[in-house]
Amino acid sequence: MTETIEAPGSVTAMERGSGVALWRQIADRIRQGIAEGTFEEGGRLPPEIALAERFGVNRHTVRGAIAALVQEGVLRAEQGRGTFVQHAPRISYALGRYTRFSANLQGQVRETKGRLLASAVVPADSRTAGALGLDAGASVLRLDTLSEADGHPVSRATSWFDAIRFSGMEDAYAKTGSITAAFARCGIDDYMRRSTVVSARHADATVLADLSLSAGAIVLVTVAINEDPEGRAIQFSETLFAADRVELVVAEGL
Amino acid sequence: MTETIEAPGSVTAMERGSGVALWRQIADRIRQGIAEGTFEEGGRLPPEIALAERFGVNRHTVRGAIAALVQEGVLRAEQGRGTFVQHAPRISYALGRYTRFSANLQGQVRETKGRLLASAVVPADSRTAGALGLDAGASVLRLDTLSEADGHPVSRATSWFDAIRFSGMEDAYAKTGSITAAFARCGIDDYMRRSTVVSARHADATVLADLSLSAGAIVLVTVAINEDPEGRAIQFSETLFAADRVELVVAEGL
DNA sequence: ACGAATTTGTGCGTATGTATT
DNA sequence: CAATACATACGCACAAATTCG
Repeated sequence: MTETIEAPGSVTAMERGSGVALWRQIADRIRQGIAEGTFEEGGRLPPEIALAERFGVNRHTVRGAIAALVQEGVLRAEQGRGTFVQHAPRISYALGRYTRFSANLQGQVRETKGRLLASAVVPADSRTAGALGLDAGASVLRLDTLSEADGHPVSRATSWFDAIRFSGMEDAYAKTGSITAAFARCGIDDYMRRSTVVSARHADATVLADLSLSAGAIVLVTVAINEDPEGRAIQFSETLFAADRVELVVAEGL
Repeated sequence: MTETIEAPGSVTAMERGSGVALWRQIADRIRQGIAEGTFEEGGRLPPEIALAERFGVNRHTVRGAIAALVQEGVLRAEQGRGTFVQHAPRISYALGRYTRFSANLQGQVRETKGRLLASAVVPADSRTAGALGLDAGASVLRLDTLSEADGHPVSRATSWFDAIRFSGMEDAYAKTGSITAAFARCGIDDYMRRSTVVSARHADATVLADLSLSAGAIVLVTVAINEDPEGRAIQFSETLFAADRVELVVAEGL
């Protein structure tokens, strides 16, 4: 039963004809290697020939992967010197009873910004109505928002609110760039997280563009309900985080 | 500022020459459509020609996507009748202070099973040593395990334990298929979750094989520390969940 | 029972993208 | 940069199974 375990830097064959180009698979593995510490943050990547041998592909293919990662800002190539891993640590986003975007990133980034992408009053679908405790088909205000940290997009959220109770939300958010501040203008001075469900999937074309990601990128998805101090649901939201830039920390206490 | 919002079934152009094959992008969107309710669970998918038109591709390309999803068990195609969405709800896995695999899936699946893939005693790397409160290079027992629900693989975990304190763990786990039971045999009757960090990435070739996933599949990753009632770290683990089959629920209470 | 319409399954020729040498 | 091999995507045509009037 006790077998050998693969060495950390082991050679795993790339899959051809899998629908994902080899250069992209290799780009993913290099990105992953940086996240896991196989390739040192801020350090130099092994030379292209060594990487080609390790991944079992041609040097041209490795160059394609590196070019894509340079484009993304993950790597920086210097002629004659080598290819270097850009320093860009993952942001930790805490999930708990008290979850607020700006407060969450305090100390990790210099400044945060929220931007309103779109808003509309629409009839609630069954999922939204159920979450907010409204009748199916009731009018809800939908806000599409983008959150940035130090100028880099971090997450894209779609939130739904009772259109009657929170009629001024879209303007309040557009002015302040903060859900917490917008709630305050609607008379909600405090709120808590009732539930959070986490999943992951590939980003679709719209999200890729909004979050400045390249095709095939992954988003962490949180579906959450916020409630006021009286326990009434006030916000239902689906937030998409760029999985390359964010990790979610489950906060037990609070 | 208040703009129009895309209709739910809107046509978003697929990206050609992005390193990800069109059929795979479309497979992802169909899978996502099922998750979001655009395509009814248990219902019939629109005919291939309609899907081809909606996604702006050839019918062959749609067929490639459908073939991949049939292979995964997401769809079922019948000549002359149509293509149907297989009923396979996502498993909810709760993350909280009291997190145990079998108890977690109670009521959602009929039976759970744990299998030991490999074990080895290795020197601790800095991350593992830090998590377990050991000196760097101390001997740790590493277990690679696979957890199944109703015969389908759900997660693949790598766990590290103090090799001295938990010398019998590998046999205990191999016999019982349960970390909780294996701990009990080592004199640990109770334990709690100290911390959990969630991220997501593409599965590598080894994990694809272990979890019976197809290339390009996503895994939800939890990195966690368990501690005994005295607050000493006893287990450091990295668990990879098949993102298509599992969602993580953040449990506030408990 | 029959044929028309619908839907999935299959074949082939061509153009382009990807990867190696 | 060129030559080569394979994967991907398209367009057209037709076969096979099912449904329905």
